[in-house]
Amino acid sequence: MAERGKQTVRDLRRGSRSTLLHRLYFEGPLSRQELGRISGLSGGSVSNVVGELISDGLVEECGSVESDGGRPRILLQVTPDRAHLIGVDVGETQVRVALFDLALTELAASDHPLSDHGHDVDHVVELMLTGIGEVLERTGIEESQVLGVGVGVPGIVEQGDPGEDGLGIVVHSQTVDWDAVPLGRLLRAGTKLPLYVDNGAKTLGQAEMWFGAGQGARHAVVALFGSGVGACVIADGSRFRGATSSAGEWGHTKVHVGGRLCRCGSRGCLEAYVGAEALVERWGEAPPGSSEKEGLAALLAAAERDEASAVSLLAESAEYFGAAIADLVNLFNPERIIIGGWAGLLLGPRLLPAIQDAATSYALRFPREQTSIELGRLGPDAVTVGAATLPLSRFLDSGGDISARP
Amino acid sequence: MAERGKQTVRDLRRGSRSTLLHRLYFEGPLSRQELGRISGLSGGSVSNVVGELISDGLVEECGSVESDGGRPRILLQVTPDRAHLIGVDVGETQVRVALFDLALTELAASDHPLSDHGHDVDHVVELMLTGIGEVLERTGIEESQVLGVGVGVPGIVEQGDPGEDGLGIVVHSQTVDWDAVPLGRLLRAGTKLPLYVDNGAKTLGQAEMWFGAGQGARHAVVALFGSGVGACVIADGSRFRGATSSAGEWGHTKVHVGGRLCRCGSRGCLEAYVGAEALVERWGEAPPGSSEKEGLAALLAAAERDEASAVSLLAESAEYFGAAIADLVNLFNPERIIIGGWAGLLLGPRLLPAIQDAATSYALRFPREQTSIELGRLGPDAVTVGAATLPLSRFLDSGGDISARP
DNA sequence: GATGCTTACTTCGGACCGTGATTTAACGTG
DNA sequence: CACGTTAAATCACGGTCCGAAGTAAGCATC
Repeated sequence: MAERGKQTVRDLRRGSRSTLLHRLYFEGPLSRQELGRISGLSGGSVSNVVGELISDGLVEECGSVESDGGRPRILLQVTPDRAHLIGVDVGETQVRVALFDLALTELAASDHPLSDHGHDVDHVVELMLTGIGEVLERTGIEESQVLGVGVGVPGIVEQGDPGEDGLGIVVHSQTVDWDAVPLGRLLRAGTKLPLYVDNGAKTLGQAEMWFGAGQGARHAVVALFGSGVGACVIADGSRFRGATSSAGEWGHTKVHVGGRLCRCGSRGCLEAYVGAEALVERWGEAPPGSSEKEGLAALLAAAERDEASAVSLLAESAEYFGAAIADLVNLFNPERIIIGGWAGLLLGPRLLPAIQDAATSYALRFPREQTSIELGRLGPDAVTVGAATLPLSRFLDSGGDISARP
Repeated sequence: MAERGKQTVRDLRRGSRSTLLHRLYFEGPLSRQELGRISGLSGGSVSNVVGELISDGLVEECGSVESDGGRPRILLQVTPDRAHLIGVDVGETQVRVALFDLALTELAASDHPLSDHGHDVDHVVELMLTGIGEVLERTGIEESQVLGVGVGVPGIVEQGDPGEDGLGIVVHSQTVDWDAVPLGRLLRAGTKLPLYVDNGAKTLGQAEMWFGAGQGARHAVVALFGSGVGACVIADGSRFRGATSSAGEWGHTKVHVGGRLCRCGSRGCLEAYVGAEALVERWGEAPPGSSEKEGLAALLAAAERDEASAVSLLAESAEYFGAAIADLVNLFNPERIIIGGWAGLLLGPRLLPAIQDAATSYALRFPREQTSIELGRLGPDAVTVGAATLPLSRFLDSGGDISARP
């Protein structure tokens, strides 16, 4: 039922450009020779397409390497400063905007804390726009050199009609009290740059797939364990979005039908048992006035000191977490599960073995054998990188179309 | 990260053939005119490709329709008897083999009950092979006219390396006690036909998508409620398989971590609460010696008579079922959820409203609003049709390559 | 230091595709 | 029977990839 649309002979070239660009981007400098071998294209076509990419300024030659006895290979790479990307992280405590080159090297960043005004939409949008202005000004980069702005937000993102320039992007978030916020329209009023918005957890997952523990996997789930719990599902190399791109809302999966009350209003959600917020609250011994992170660190420290209540609480969490991961294993049959998020990075080293054991005992044997469960490698600061990944991904997929829109 | 492989100009034609074939197959007789409009191909290409398909015998002209004032449109359709398909259902009580033409009209069938020998592998394979022989002989159709044999089996199917002619297909099933059965090799020893094997629930889901309640949906989950519980996930029009094509094992999702013991050996699985087997057992008042279906029918009848234990048991099941469907809604964000399977068809009419309500109260609001929950329309006999769908799908995707192998 | 060998890249003819304009076919109307 | 209308077929064109042949750039050997 996969109804591919019309394809003209020109799309072939776009495809070839995209393939070569992907290879060069992810598999470092390569010669035309190797490029042909790994992409399956004939030498003639590789020369042809690479020539085009070079004259577009997208690819450049970078040194050469001797080839025993013969003419040396000329290495090629994607020109890092041919274009730039902006990533925005709308986090729980701040709005962070960063500007990257194509190699995702951070050239400038701008942080704006969110303590006082909370998540008032207009204020957040204003911070984003001024942040974008700041990083552009500080680096002296033209808007025309920016492929797009990727934004990671808390909550569910409705992508709207593609082709109408992001105007249809709407965000729903119960945690920061955003109800059908037309973020696309609000941002469009302040910038002409192409907009790409997605859930922050999903952008972090994307970053983990490209540059972290997910490298090389085609089917994976990045389980994000923070204040709440989320997941980013990668199927056959790209994000699984579902009908309205809200797929992967793992935190409100039931582990106890009719169990603990969750902040989403329902009962028995995973998040109500293992989210950092829930853990600290259930423990009840965090230093008064401490933040969530401090509270969780205190819980971990208490467990390391063998305090019974902390130890048993963490053990129970690992059990629930593992059981919920078993659900992911059964339903998505990934080759890898990556536990990320700040709480995951904090508790992971201690809990991983117990989580793996629980997953093994709760999942079906066959899919469980196909899956490895690992810790993520990227901190929460990777959300901006992941966000920048959105326009970058578009760029690579389009075969290097500088003016491509979402 | 979608690394498409090498594409030659010839693949364009394959793609065009596939597109037109799909349209003609699913959208009935169409003229070249309409075909061009809905596929986006130019008139010239449509004429060209259709001409090729006609001379391959895959498409035929079937009447014409006047077009006000001008030359009448000639209608085209896929030639139904250009090729044939065999579907096999390895069920719990029988092995059923059916032969279809391209329009999936059943031309012959052969049933072999499984009561005495149980699911001894060699015996089942023998029944399948003799069944295939019977339907071929009875219809007088050559093996060369059969595109392939689709098989629906209970349990998880490992597809093995594609390209080695199905030899790598291995089946794991805890319910019929098949452990790593090399079904591909066993069948290959008795027939040269191309083999396509998948889980029976998945083939039923496929049938429901093509010809039942799933028509038109691109993102859907078919929840199969029978003796056990399974699911078939459709993402963007095609089956979601996961890394080793065992995705969608919904029945062993946890609804109560550490809860009731399930036949899979784990605890708290959905199947242990709402599977027909579990329901009948928990009710405990089924007529002694009755089959599972009779037991479930008796349970339903008791509930219709307002017997308290039956009513509350069914209400509780609907609650669990709805909660588990909420998990599917959150994780997969489908536009439609279809409840099928024989138990689903039996209990569905009574339980659907309660299931919908439970799903609403357990799922996140936004994705829930995007999803409708409906009953399936196909009975369990559709498993063979769904199985035949496997080679058919391959056929259409390949653009009508008669000799295509899986 | 000239020749040959090896390997990397470039060039070019050939087969093929889809587009879009033009031509031909098939019908009703006046 | 000419005319308008619509459907389908034809064809020149620009474009694609492939594969073979040609060129470039090193090294080894004599």
